[in-house]
Amino acid sequence: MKKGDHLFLIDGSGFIFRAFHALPPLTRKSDGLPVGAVSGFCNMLWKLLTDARDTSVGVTPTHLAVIFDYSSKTFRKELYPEYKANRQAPPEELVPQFGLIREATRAFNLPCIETEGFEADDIIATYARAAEAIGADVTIVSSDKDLMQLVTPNVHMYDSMKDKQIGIPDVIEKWGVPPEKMIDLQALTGDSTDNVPGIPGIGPKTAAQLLEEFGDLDTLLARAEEIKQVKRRENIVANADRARLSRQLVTLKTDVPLELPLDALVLEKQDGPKLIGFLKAMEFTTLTRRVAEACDCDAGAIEAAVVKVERGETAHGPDVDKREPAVSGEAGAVASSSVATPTTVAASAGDPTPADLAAARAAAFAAQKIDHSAYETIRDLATLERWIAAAGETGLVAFDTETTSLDPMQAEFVGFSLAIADNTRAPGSTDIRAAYVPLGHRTGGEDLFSDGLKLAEGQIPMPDALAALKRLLEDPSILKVAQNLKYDYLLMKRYGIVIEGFDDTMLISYVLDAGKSNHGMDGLSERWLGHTPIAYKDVAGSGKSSVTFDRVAIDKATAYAAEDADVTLRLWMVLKPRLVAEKLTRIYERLERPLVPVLARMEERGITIDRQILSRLSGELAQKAAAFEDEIYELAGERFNIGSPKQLGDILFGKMGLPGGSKTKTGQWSTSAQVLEDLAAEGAPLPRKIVDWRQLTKLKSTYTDALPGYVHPETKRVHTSYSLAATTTGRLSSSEPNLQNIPVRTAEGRKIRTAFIASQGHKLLSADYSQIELRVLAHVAEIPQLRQAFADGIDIHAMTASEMFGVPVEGMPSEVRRRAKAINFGIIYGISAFGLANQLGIERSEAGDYIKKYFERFPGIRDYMESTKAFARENGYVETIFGRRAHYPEIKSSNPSMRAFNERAAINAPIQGSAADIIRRAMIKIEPVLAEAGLNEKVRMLLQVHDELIFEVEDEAVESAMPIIVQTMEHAAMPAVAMRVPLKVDARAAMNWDEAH
DNA sequence: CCCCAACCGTA
DNA sequence: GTACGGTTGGGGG
Repeated sequence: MKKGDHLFLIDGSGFIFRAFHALPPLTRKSDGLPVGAVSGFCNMLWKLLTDARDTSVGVTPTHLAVIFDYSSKTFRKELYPEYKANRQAPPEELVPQFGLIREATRAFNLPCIETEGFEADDIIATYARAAEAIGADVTIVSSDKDLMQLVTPNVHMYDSMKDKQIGIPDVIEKWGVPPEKMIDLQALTGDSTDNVPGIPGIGPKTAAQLLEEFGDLDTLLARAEEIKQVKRRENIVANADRARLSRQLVTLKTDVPLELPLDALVLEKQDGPKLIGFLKAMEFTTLTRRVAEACDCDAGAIEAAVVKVERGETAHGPDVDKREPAVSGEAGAVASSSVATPTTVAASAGDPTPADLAAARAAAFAAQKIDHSAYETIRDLATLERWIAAAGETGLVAFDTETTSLDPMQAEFVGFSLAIADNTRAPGSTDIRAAYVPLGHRTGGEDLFSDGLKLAEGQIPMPDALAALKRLLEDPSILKVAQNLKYDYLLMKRYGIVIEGFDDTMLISYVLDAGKSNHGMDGLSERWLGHTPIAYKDVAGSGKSSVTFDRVAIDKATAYAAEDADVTLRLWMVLKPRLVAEKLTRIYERLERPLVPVLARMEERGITIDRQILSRLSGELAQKAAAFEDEIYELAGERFNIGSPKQLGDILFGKMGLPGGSKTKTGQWSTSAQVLEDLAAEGAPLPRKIVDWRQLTKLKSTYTDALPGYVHPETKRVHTSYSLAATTTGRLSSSEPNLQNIPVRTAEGRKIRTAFIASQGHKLLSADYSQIELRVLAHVAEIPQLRQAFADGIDIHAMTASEMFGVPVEGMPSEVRRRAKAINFGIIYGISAFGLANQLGIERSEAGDYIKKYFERFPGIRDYMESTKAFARENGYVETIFGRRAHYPEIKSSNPSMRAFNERAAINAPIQGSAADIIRRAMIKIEPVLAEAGLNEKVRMLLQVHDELIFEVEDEAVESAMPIIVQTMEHAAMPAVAMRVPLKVDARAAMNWDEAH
């Protein structure tokens, strides 16, 4: 084990206890053996492992052990014979399961540790401290308060049932004292379940208060006479020895002789067949199926293992070897080999690797021509039913909708296309059939005197088609493949259909190739199929002469629409196997695909804006801008278009002869805010007014005037559109309108936020991550000072300034802190002396000195930057802490500035991208969590702004929802990644976005 | 009508 | 110094 490794220590006894009580008590195998706790234990372990494994960065466990109590005869019993004396014997049906659970642990290929004379907690403590001493991080999987004394910046706990991480702040929040004082607190309060005596009449609240006042137990006992409350004082004085004894009992030993050294705990690959053998013997069919799917094993071909039970009994599998049911869901016949998760089981020599299969698939489709002539038009229900039945047989269908608008909130459904892989041919066949189903095409109306448009002949009635489609789209066992499925999802939702069981070729491409290209269908088709699809404008026209799709002739529509489904299916065939080959299935399935319905719902909900407020603001802005215009013309001596940088440049630097600063790349004088600010500082009156005028007109045109135009005619709300696949780093983007750049920095701009309001009886609740990117940096670069500062909740910029300039945090001049803050941001952006100098308005040499100083104080940051660049050069991409990739194909460019740019972007991407992944996880988790709390009707997530989520919450639910949202966001990285730094979320609720933020 | 450059709003 | 999207002006077709 080495620095940076991550050890997971699972409190096996705690797991058993929780598994046993969480499940119906009398789960028995067919031969009567009780296995409920074994089942619960296996499920919990599997969940933890599949959630935590397989990201390629070293932040998930590198080492793992499951630790059990050996017996109750421990040193504590000798110290205090009454210890755990009131413990009841374990329930009868649990007894035979202890041994099975140890067997289960071995079947999972995990070390199973117990030591005579010591409790599991002592072993955990010993391992935790030993690992910490090496510089590794530790996550203790347990929620037992007895273990909380072990929490440090490097040691966390994780409650896998509640999916909650426990760090220093959580301990303080729960018990009122930091982890290192937990021992004293427990010594005072005692513990009834373990029969630790403590001091009578003192509970956690009083204990925390006393420790706060006196510092620690010894001081408290020494100065007990000072306590004012008579009864309390007497109790403490009389029971001082009991407290001291209790302290001995609750103090975990950190020097237990270790059977296995830390290095022996290294996390091994799963042995699929071995685990399945055990699970079959236990008759856990669901888990057997899951494991078989994950490791791509044929469970039917694996014999149930013979498992020895304590007391000489033998348990074995059922006599009849029932074959596992065929795997349903996305494992369509066409590609059953391509959809398994990439866990485990190495291919034997000679077998094609997943990469070979993916390459072969790509080659097969690139070589095949697309034939339009075979596309069908489906005009009757019986034919449509036959196609749907065929889709049911193959379990796979590509699907595309045609509508009257690019906006899924406004679009009317006009028709849909399907493509099916013909699996009656040999496996690996590239034969595809595709068809278009016109539903809402209209004709007529060219004649001015006719009475408008009529539905074209030969179309299935919309209600019949929707009913048939609903059966197809809502059946999770038939995998629907679409390009940009969020569009179709939202459209279909508006027609009462909730798509379940889907893949999105755009998102698959994004996960595979972010940064390499964009992920539109036409581009993907060119790249992977060597085929140029029919252009939309060739079907519907463009510009003034364009028509909506319902006016397109059905035969033309068939060629276009059926081709889209055809191409989509082919792209899926090519791209999906690459996910397995490149070990990105997990990213796709956990971070990408589940977000589609979440975002669709957010877009569908929209947010209310108060048009009156905007209109009033617009008037004010117009007036103020007009006043500026008069003054500007006066100063310039003529009227001109202030909004034209070209004309403005001529006035300022030509006519008025001000000293021109920089030029833009087209040779024009730059009139950027920076240049104008500099001129203003020199004393020229005009530039300042231009800056102010620009601010006002920007606010007016981009926000107060534009936003009302986005209010939906029916919902009366504004529905933005999120793109999942627009950025290289994993961030979302928002457009039409962009609600991720609503002003906040200036007082004038913030007024716009007051127009974003909650509906009647609701509040807007804004929850935002505090300093998430710096926290991610502290995590990935493992910077001790940063980690400590975040663990202690210290002002991070002040800490940086203090480290760099030797100025104490107390009474620090704001300018010093401001510089440190700029440096911190610079680091995240892949710092350059040029950029930092620009930002701070200082000489480049001075900025260079700052950077040098910074790297001296935080050498880990330089190491991180260098190793990230090296990784990017080596691989052409970088990764977030969850394993999402961002590609930088130009990183080796011979152009130095291009290369430097790519290096900075590559340094930034893991930080920005990891933060983006964390909030994605929070968004995916939040709805189920709220539903569990019974709040899903009362709390609606509306917006995401990179590190902020905005909800609309019923008034009476605000109080209960807020902590749930905060918790979920703060622990969103878990269990995939155990952050070495706590995440902090601030939340506020108010009538409008300005006050809530 | 389309595209690009400049500018500026956000994290 | 990172990542975006929208508006305007202005040039070209």
